[in-house]
Amino acid sequence: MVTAELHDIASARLRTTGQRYTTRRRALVEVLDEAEGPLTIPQILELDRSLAQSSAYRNLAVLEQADVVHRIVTNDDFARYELAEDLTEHHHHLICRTCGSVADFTLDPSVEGDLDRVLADVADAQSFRADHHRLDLVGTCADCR
Amino acid sequence: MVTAELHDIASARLRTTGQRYTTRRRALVEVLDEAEGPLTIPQILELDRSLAQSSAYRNLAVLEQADVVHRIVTNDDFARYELAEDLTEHHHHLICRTCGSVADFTLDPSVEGDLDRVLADVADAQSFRADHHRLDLVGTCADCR
DNA sequence: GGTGTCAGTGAGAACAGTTCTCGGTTCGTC
DNA sequence: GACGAACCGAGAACTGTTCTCACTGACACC
Repeated sequence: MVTAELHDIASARLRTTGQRYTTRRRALVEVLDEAEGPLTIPQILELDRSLAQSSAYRNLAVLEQADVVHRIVTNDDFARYELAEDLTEHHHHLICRTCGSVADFTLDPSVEGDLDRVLADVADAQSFRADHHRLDLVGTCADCR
Repeated sequence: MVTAELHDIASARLRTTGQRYTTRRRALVEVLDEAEGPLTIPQILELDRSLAQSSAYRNLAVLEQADVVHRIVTNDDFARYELAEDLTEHHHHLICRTCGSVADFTLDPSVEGDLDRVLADVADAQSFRADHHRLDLVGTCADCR
């Protein structure tokens, strides 16, 4: 997705919840768009020194509510943020138990399709309304081995 | 698994890390064994009124280090604890975005096998040493629909 | 059975990531 | 330009979790 289109979509989603797409919010979306994987608040503040911590938290919460960004919690101390899946592509995470880093990976569409079908059955059986699935691989990253 | 065997294994694992299987720790394992799914600290304290909060946190950390219990973090405020997978059976979670509850479900072994193979390939390709996978279904539980 | 040792315990203090508050600023509209 | 609403940054407040510390209890040795 080109960046301009990304901003258009973000702007539109915020407007539907009665909020503006301000400079700060745009900056957050850009930082997340350029990142390799989900970022922690300290990482985000590092990448955009002009951003106040409280604003980062507040605006990420607003962006999450508008389904522009997605929040991930791991066993690490910090929560991590990434762009919503429909703004990037469906992907999963390699989570390092040693350093807490999170990297993205994707699966073959046919595997994803099979998985979706199986999970839909499970949800039906339990009267659970499934929104999305989440598949993580937990272990040790190349840097920590 | 019968409860006696469970306690034997828990006891053995703690001993290998130089720690005892005390009354408190035994009580925690029993509470988790009897639960339907992962429990939060408040839920655990509710189920065992004689347990101090600090002891619950400390002992769950000890039990986690000995691979007897497993800690799960969701977007909910509280962390959740469950018995280690090899003491129960490999399973996944239905996570409710509304109330934060977590329920268990299992997949057909053949599906699990396929998934494991695909994930092993992914890990290899990224020089990631995979420990285990985690598959959650996020949505709305029957109670919250 | 006494005793020393040391892991375990509970109450509460401390910590830290996150959220809230508040006075000031910016933006869109008239 | 005037107004109101949304937004902003700095710092206080909140809250789940971890740490501290004085005390207890279980085991080993005599």
